[in-house]
Amino acid sequence: MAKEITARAVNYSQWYLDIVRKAGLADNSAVRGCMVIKPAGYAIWENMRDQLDRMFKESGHVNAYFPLFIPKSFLSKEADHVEGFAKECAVVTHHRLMNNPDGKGVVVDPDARLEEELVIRPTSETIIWNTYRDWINSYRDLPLLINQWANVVRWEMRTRPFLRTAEFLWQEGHTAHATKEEAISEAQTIHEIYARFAEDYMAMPVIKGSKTESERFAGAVETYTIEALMQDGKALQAGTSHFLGQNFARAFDVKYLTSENKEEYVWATSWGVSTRLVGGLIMTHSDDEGLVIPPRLAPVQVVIVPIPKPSDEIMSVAERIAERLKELGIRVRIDRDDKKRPGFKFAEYEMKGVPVRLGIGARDLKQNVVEVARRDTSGKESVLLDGIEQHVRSLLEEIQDNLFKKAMLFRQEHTSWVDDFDQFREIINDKGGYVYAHWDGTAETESKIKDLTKATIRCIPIDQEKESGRDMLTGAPSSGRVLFAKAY
RNA sequence: CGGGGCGUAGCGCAGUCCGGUUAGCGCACCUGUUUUGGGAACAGGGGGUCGCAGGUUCGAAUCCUGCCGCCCCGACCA
Repeated sequence: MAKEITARAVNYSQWYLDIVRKAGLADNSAVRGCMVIKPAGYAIWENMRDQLDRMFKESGHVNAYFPLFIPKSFLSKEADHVEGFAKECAVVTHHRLMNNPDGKGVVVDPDARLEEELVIRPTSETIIWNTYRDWINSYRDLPLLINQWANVVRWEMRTRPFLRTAEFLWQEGHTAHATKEEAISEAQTIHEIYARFAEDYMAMPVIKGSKTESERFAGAVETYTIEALMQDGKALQAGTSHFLGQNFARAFDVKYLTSENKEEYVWATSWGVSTRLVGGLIMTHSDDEGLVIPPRLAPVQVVIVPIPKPSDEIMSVAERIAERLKELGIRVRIDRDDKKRPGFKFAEYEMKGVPVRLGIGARDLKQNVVEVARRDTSGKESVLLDGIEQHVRSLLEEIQDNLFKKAMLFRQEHTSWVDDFDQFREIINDKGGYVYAHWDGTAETESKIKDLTKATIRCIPIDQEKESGRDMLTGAPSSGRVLFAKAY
């Protein structure tokens, strides 16, 4: 196991790209930096989306949809916000093409220049807050708890499937509140939902915390984050929830009347997770055989492979099992392809990450058993046909649980507590992983450490223990440890 | 935008240095037969403007010039 991961770390990037390709999750597209999400990849995202959507709705949120285009002037109304996104905006300048006067192809019609350029949303705060101004008049209109499922575009210099693409799918929640306390509590509620989703569904342990000022969302007063640790020892920011204070309300003049008939600016939050989570899922669980998908998110949880050539008897047993598994709410597929050999199929389903595989052949039927193979441990066993459905159900739960424990163990083994800067640098470079260390709280020191080691402060942990110490670089006093790591 | 590398069949590559039959190999694909419990074997078959444009030459995937595209490493970032 350790050896495999070491080997993997040598060219982690290639390993990751291989899995994306071989498991059929995504392809490069004709447009640089954008990907085509294939059915197998999209199905994972859909499952994530369904669960998150349910969790948002259970906590009182509703869905809506706002335009893809943002007038350029909107973006610049909040100073920090525009500064944060200006460098990665795609801009629409014209609305018409015309035949090339030279006769070859089409060109942009110079007469069709837009009076005001439109930015393709890198995030929707501005256009949404411009709308909220019209929607909010009274404290009775609050809170406004809206989420949208959408695509956004950020013109990144370097991209990687799922982890960073020029266009990506996400959800973005944008809420408005009467009081500061209520807005902060909303941001924390979502932070909690993200953490629960990551751990309970993705089986991906996360550290909850808040960002330092320099890592905060552009325009936020406070950014809450969940940070996951990948198998190459780098951290992945998996979801953020922002308390925006009154910054956007002031920028877009969104006020409400209190019950005392006083005019006040509203308080805001925004929060989002994206298709990056699919990348996180891949990098958390997969091994050298390919993708490993936690059962709760697996599009196909159980695949039944008839062996070697499906006789009527084998097929009817397979169908009976499939039927009963479906009744238990399990997503099951029977492989009816009689052209490929079993060995080929086994390898292929492993590559695609299907959690449980049932093999049924004449040999098994004679003994009234089926072969049950689990993806997480590569274990195989013969299980009595009678009661197989319950066995599979509890096995799926066990796999979900085991994947989380495995990831948690990895994280524990790759977490260090360090007080000395030389040791810090050594651990960040050689071993990787999380390092808890004291920090003097200044942006200068944070930036110096980044320059010297490429490690950044991933977060100030929410459950940070009070512990007086000294900054490992400057020696200035600190009251608790923060979480450092190299990050994606 | 800096530093490396690469463009030859759907995918992965050899051939390029040192120009010379009809451009080759593996996987995938199609047909047939035998197979089928961990990536089947054999036989036959289809598929190529060798990234693009010029040039040198009797002759260019190969040499020269220009251009385009992609990948990796950094800076930027969810």
